[in-house]
Amino acid sequence: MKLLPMLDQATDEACCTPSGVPALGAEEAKQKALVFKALADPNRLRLLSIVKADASGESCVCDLTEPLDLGQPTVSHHLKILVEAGLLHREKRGTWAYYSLVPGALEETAGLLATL
Amino acid sequence: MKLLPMLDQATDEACCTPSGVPALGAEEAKQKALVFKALADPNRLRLLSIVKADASGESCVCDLTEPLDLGQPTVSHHLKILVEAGLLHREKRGTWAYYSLVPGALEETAGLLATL
DNA sequence: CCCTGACATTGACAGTCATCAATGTAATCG
DNA sequence: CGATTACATTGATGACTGTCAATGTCAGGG
Repeated sequence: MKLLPMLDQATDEACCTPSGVPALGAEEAKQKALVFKALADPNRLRLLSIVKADASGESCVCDLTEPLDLGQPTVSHHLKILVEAGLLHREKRGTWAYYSLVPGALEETAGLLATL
Repeated sequence: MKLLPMLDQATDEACCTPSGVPALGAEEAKQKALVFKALADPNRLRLLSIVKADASGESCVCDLTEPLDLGQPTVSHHLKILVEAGLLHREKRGTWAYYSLVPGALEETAGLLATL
């Protein structure tokens, strides 16, 4: 459902920025808010941090459940949100699911703040 | 209630990063999440955008109510959240309240993503 | 001194969210 | 094939959030 790439089109109601409103359009704001909403939870921030800090660059769910002190379904839920926000990538190998940072996603998100 | 400056202390339960967990601590994550939570709403993003885009660098509530198509109490509520997150600055002159971007706050927030 | 205008606060309500227990699915092993 | 292991999904529940109507506050004008 790649959200971050979706931000390129900047869908606005009018063709150009409506004269009086040079600022963020409603639709564009909603898309950007989805990304920040994914970051607006302490446990999801910690998930990103753990995945990023891992030497191999990827982590399976079992590695993530314990340090957060959360149930496995809850962790799976948070990971799904991060994937749908375009921040994490999921790869299933055998019985395990490996999560890794989408390259450049954090930088691109940081860039959203500059182009407000 | 300056939140962004509060991030400097990085309050963690142990004195140093606990051996097995080089990642984000629980308390630190909660503080950072507060800032992103303030950004996790489309209308708040638009408020920031409008304030930033204004030539004078500041806007009063009456200028912000109309373009968002929201009631005045709702706009006041959103502005309060942005102020408490350390992103906006409020200055009351006479009957009007002027809101302006806290200098460097957006850049500092972008930096939070890099130091995950 | 009352009245108006600008903004904040309160209370209420509907919608969303984080969490968990229970269950489902799918791959591996014996 | 049956059992186990790793993960996802569903359903339920308590907590939080965005919004508005009503009210409060406070400065300025007549």
